[in-house]
Amino acid sequence: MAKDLKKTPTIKDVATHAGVSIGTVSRVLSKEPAVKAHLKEKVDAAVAALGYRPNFAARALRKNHIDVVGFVLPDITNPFFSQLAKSIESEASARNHTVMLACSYNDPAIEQTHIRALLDRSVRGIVVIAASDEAENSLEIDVPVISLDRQYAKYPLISTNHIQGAALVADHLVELGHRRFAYIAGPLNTEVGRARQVGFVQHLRQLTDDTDPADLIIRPGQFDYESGEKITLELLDVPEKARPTAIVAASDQQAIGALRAARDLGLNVPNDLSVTGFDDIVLAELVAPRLTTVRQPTSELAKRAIEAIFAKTAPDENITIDGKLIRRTSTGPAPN
Amino acid sequence: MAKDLKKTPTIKDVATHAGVSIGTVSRVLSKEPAVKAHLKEKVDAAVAALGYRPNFAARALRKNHIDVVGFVLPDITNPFFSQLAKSIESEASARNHTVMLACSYNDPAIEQTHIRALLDRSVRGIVVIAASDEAENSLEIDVPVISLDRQYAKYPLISTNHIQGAALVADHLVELGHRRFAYIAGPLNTEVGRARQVGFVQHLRQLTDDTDPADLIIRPGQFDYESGEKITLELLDVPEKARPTAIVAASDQQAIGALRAARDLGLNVPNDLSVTGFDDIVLAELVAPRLTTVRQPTSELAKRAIEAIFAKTAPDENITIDGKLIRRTSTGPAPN
DNA sequence: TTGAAAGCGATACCAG
DNA sequence: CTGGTATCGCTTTCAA
Repeated sequence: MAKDLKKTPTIKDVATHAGVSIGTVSRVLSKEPAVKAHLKEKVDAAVAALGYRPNFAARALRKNHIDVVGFVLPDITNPFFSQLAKSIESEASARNHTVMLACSYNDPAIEQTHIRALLDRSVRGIVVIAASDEAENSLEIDVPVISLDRQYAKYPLISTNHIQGAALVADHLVELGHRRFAYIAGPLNTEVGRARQVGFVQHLRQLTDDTDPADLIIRPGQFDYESGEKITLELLDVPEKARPTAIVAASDQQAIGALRAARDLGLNVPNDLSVTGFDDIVLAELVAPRLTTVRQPTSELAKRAIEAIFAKTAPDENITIDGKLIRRTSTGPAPN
Repeated sequence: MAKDLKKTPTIKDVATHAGVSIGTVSRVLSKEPAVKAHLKEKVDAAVAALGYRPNFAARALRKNHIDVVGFVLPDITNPFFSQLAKSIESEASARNHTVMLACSYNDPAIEQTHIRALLDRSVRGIVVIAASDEAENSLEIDVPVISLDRQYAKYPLISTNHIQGAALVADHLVELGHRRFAYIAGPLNTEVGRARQVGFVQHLRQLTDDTDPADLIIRPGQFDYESGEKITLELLDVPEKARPTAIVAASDQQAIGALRAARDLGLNVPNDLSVTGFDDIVLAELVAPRLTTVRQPTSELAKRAIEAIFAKTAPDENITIDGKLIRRTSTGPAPN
């Protein structure tokens, strides 16, 4: 019987309080210009007085989408991905959207489940860092989907220009006089892994002709720390004359592993050996020596991804953004 | 006019297809046992045939909540927090919930905005790592809110037992024969900073009595890497006789900074100096020497948080989980 | 420009 | 145990 049950106020309460119809309230809430100023004021006052907050579920039911963007990624603890997540969250927030996070753990089945779940929740769009490069059948849906960093199905990809970025490393090292290189690759069943390798190797070949040839050993690996450490240990287990003077890793994590291995072997970086990474994760600045690497433009990447979600039409082709060489102290002139 | 506009099927379509009422469909969907088997079968068949997927917005409108848990944290790129996020996501996923992520960047105003936004979206519950320890007025709501790691307003806190964890470090170091210590504290306006300091200092006092006294210098700092490096440089800038033989840092990041500083001064860790951290972030295992530290039980912490969200009643008191000493190579016997 | 009213798709109560 | 139906809170025609 008491009327002050403290129920959260609805649009109807606001209308009553303001003495207008709920249609009018809805209009001022959605900022339609065609509302007389004096009515708008009354509504605004009522909203403030009642502490009204719109019910998103009801709105979603009518409009068929909520102000949420889904973000599916392999692993949030990967420092590069978490940086991307941070930027995605910022961009979405700036547009008054929240982000729903889902981790696929690199399992396409889990990834699929999450995407379905997101779709069921009528998200505004989904950005996904694919679990694998394997082609998958696209969903037949009208919700925008954007691939970030790693391509998902046939959806447009936004990524760093790995080829160009890797070439920067070759420039830098050749300039420092290095001629004996080892390249620790990423997994070659990923486009990222392939592109970085190709970018480095091709450009190195261009820079060093027959009169000034370069030695190059290539070792396939994973993107993680262990891989970098293990491969480096093998690489350096040869007579000094045959040892590479520069180790180029396909990821910062590998490079950091390489740094460890070098230290364990008593080698001084950068005097005896130069090491480079790729990504510019936060740790790159914290290890000793600080890691020379290629910075991925994470915030730009995220920005483009969110823009694509909100654009009326999907980008008609993949978007690629240049990386930037960050010179730190893990690289120096070649020994001798 | 065409009837096959491929509209997504609704519960009504399923009912028609199965020749039952929508009430019945709703019942089998929500797994109510009181449905005759043959009807259930028909419904299941219809669901499969039409590829029906329930509309979450409509459900949310009726039930007043969606299967989402909100997670508000200062910064997803902090390695400890991202670890927590991963576990939170797993636990939520296991309960068929998605997580909405929001970063506060340590700004209470932004934090407040995000929490409001989450509430507006009728989430099932919210777990928050508070932006600051300052007391805030609780929201008057019936959605469960749980504090994780750092207390938010008056909501029950789930955290590591910092006192116990810090005491472990004292045990370890005293056992190794150290008697001259320096403690690099975290910010003392945070409970975490205070608890770790108290835990270490008190236990150290207990272990070392007047017949075998311990020297202890305490320096307040931030939890970050720079702080650790800077303070260590000052700490070690004294005659060798007066130098501490062990530096105990309130966080791994500080400890890693300390490691850098020690190396820059030409000191060998652990021969000349032992260093310890707290958290056990991934990097702790990667630096040289590997860092002895206290591991926070992240997955257990996350598990308890999600359990608390789903529990009928909020925990009546804070939950505290013990940390674990991880012995690595940054600590060794005291010199001499 | 504004008000009235028709749903959006599900849940849950009430009869039968 | 099942079917009908009111209802959740909002957006969006349709008239006035």
